[in-house]
Amino acid sequence: MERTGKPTINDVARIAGVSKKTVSRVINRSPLLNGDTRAKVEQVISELGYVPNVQARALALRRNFLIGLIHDNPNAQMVMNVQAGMLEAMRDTEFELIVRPIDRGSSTMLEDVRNFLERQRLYGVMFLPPVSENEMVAELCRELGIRYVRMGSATLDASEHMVASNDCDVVTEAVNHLISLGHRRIGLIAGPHGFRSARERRKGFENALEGAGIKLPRSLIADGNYTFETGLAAADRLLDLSPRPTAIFASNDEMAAATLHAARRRGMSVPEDLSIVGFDDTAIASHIWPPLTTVHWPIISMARSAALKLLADFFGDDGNAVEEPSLFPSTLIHRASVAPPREG
Amino acid sequence: MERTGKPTINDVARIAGVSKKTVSRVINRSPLLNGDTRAKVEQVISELGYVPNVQARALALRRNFLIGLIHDNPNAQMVMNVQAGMLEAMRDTEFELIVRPIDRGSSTMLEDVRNFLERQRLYGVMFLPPVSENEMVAELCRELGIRYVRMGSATLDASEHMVASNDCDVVTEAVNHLISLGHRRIGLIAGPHGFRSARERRKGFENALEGAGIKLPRSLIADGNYTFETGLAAADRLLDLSPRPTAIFASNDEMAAATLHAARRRGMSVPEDLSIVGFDDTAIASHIWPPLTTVHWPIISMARSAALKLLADFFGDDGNAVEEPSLFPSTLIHRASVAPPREG
DNA sequence: CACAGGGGTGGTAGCGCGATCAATGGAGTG
DNA sequence: CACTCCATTGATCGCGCTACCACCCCTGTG
Repeated sequence: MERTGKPTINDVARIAGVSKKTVSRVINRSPLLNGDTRAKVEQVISELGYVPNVQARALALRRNFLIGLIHDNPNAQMVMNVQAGMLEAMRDTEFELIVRPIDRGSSTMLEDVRNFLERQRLYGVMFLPPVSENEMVAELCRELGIRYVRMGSATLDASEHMVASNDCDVVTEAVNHLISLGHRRIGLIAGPHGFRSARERRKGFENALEGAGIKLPRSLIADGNYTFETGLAAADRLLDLSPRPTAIFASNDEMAAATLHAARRRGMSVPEDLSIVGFDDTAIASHIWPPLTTVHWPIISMARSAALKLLADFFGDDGNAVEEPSLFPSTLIHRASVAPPREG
Repeated sequence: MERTGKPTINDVARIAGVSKKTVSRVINRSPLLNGDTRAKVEQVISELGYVPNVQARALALRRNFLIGLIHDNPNAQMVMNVQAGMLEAMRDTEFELIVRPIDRGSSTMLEDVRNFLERQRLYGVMFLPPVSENEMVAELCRELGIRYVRMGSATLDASEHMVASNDCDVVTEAVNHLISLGHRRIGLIAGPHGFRSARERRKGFENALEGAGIKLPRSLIADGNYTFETGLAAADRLLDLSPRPTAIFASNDEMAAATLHAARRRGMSVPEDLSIVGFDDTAIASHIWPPLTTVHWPIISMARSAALKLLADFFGDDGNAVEEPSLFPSTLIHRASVAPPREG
């Protein structure tokens, strides 16, 4: 009897004249099943418009089909790219994505993550930087016995739990490019303290200057928070310097865009008066004028790969257990925001 | 006995020496419960670290705590803003957000949505434009008996299912502003056919010109797809015209940013050689230089309100059954991309 | 012809929780 | 002091599905 709503497996079994276990076998594509029986059950299923109840299934299987994304990243484009990459990997599977932003800096952050993970009993979770760099969350996942993958700018965990890029080296390459053009006074807009990516990018910057024998005054390093607003303040501080830097490396595109904004607001030309290099290669880098020379961070591929790692032991049986890569090289993209300094 | 993992309600009941129904009462804050019993059970719960199983709960309640977001919007910033607004409304509730992008234009789009809704049995779904403008999806939700709210640029449904803005009028206001500054050759970069928002914005544009007695040559209308790339192509087409338009209204900020990009690429100054007006007031509008005069579309408020509508009959008991507004006025934001035309 | 073997199927017991309804015990009343 | 009443509590069933194990029947073999 159809009580309130959807037909259940019992309805299908009764109408098809088989046991519900047989229906279950049809749903789960059990190999040992008579073809006729299968056809008959499938017939009834489609007539009734029967759809299995995912909650009941999850309860019985003691496992659900939800992948979580935990992030506290201020960059919208970045988060969307990650979602896009993950969803690409999850396409045509029965997995769904559940998104959970958390409040960085909140004292209850770790508690919040714990509550979320304990309540939802997800199949797996993925962590975006910067929260992914927090060793506590990895610890938490291990304690709770939940699959996880972290994204980051340096390897922090075993390869099956980590998808990383090599920010340090590629920043060195970018800054070397500036140096080779003749720049000597190069400013840095650093990312927030405590972010691994910020430290890596800063280290890459310092390595380049050191390699060229350039002594870096502290004043040429300004702190930002990976947001446009903090980037603007940092850029203004650097551009107030006298003499001014002839080039600025911003630790992400948001802050690079802010640097461009600050420069143009005070009537400077880019790249004639100031060369700018960003990091991430998000949409804004190519949308603004002049388009930014920046480091392409393969975030979508990384996210796709991370999601596939999460799903690996689910689809492992199918034989497509290809080892997903863990290290994704970033590459320098030359666009129009860099030129030799005016007085070289 | 703790078999594989988490303690269950039975463990709590056994250890606390009460029935599991009593534990259930504690969890669900039933009022008729002896204080001592409650304290004892809560004690055991915290000692065991017991967390109720959401799947089992969902099965027994025949209802879960998941809100879906279905979208096919190409603008990342927009989608993130919507997620932010929804999550704000869902903060400190037990509801979680599950995100489902769909492939616009795919022939199986409606089937995909149906499968998703039937399988997940969500508490409610929210639709973003443009898919929200598709009457079929609303029909589908009604057929499946699932709560839904649509976001859009014009009222298309009963107010409890709709959160809308008034794009038409505010665009008229924006274009009137251009006209009052002396602009006569004003170009339009329209949104894609079939998008309600695109039609509304275009109508607002045409109303303003008509009101001023300006005859609009077809050539001054270029088609875009709400993406940067199509905006760039459209802007190039308009700027190739002779005589050129002195101002361009782009139907969203992405395309407005592309217009600025196109203008600057050919050495034009903005706003001296070309005034630009956008729509949405997403981050890029204030990040580029010059910052865009644009229409602020209160997307975050709309999304928050939409989510609250979805949750209304869940929290309705608490007395805070405030009627959520359905219409959100957009407002014109004056920034630096608009000036009088050169030869006035 | 009796029996072993195996593909195909059903019965039934959970998974963890909520809900109905009856039962219990103590306080209040005549 | 017996009885009623109300505040608490528990036994049991059901939510929809999967899993373990037993069972059936048909074929093949000694």
